[in-house]
Amino acid sequence: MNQTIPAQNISAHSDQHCCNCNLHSLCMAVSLDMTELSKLDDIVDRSKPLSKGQTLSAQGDKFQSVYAIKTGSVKTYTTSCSGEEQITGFYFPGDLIGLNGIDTGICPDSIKILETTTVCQVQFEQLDMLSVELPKLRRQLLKTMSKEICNEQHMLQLLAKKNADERIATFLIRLSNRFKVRGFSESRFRLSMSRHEIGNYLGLTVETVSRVLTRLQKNGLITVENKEIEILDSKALLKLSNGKED
Amino acid sequence: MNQTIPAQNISAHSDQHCCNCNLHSLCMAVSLDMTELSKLDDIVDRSKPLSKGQTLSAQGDKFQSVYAIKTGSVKTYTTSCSGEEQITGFYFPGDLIGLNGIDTGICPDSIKILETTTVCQVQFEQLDMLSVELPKLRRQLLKTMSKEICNEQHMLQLLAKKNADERIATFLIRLSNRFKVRGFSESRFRLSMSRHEIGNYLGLTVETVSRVLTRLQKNGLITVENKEIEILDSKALLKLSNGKED
DNA sequence: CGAGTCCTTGAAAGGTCTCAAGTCACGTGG
DNA sequence: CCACGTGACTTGAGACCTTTCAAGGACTCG
Repeated sequence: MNQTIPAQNISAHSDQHCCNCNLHSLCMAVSLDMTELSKLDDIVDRSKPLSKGQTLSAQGDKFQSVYAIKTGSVKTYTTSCSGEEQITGFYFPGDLIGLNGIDTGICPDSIKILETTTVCQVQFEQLDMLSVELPKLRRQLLKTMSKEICNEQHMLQLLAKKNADERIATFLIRLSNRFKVRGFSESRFRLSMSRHEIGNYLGLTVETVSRVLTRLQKNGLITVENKEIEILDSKALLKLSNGKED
Repeated sequence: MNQTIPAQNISAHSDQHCCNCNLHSLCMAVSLDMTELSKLDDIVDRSKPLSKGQTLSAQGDKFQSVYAIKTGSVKTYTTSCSGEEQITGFYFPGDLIGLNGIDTGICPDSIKILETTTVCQVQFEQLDMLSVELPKLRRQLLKTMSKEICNEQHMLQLLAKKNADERIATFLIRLSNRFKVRGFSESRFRLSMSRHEIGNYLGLTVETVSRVLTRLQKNGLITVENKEIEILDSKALLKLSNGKED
């Protein structure tokens, strides 16, 4: 179950296409016209539903494909030589992941399914070739990587400067924004990751995550009911996420 | 002095070219042949020496160029809305920086000169166009960004999991490796950044940085003499950098 | 040579972790 | 369908590491 999924086992027979995918405004297909979309469509391999705990690709694997999340959510994480796991990101529908394997040709991190998830798989070599033909696609690839770098720089700031309350507040706000863009509720959502995973991602222990969530609830900023989060006072949460007063 | 340098003030008249630059095995020119090198050379603008404290480009500027460090060193940093500075990286000869502005078209961070430095400036649009023609250049751009993502993921792990001693040890090891690749001494080098900047980058206070360096010296792992560092026991330092025993 | 910044060192404070225990939710099997 | 077991989550108390505050010393640059 923790084995990487063989590529040939991933694909599902389906009549889904990029042109009728409601995510094309989020994923790499942004702003492509019908002709272009169909060329992209030709190299996309859509997965059957993958279930929680499955590993989409593992650290150390040969880099071959990138993945666009279609439904569900995944986490990426690196395992250090001492065996410690570090979650490097959570990804949702429309997100494109796996591009960080380009440099070495080896996947630098593992991708694990957090809940029932479907993905679109694209062989990187094919994508690269197509990008020569489609400037908008080429630009979109660069943009995706550029955005990933910026996201990680925000995380550096979070980890280097923020205390536990600010980290959790930032985490919730960012999730809220990402759900909003995807057309989900920005004020009420379900956490597909565990408290342990949140803590790992934010450089905190499970206990601290739990305490902070309880505290934020007591202060009336949010409601927590197991994995369901409701944001009651997004202004206060945002203010908290930005750190100490100035 | 803290003003961004106007583009027209950066260039120097020189007979330097990519083809006779001793960094071509490190920078974006990797593995280009003479014809290709000359095409790249046509769009490169070489700077006169820039001095410590100058800002090469500032957060919020329109994104137009990327820079390859030729000599010297720089830091990149973001300033949060509360005015706090977070250093996101230190860069040395052969490093290519600025690609993270692609996503939004706005520079997400500032670049500041740490010591007398010369850079090669390239308009991104020109680079992008040339990359269509030169697959190796296109691949190199993607590799550079991919590597940047991986580097930042290592930093996430450092900030989320490591204690002060491990952070400093990791920092010194990484510097050592980077200097080695560049043909400088891996065991003896000068820190072009201040203790304050090291601390900012590593999520520590100046005092802690100072204390750890003193401690590492007492334990015989390194010698510290102001900004000069000598690594005496790289094995022990590496072991320390990898964290708790397993 | 002097002013200012950078660096070092010490002592106390504070925040998060660790350890421990108990509660709760969920999936499995009877 | 319910009982049970396991893992996830919560809560508390003490320990530890880093920060904060403070002050002295060293280096650098005009």
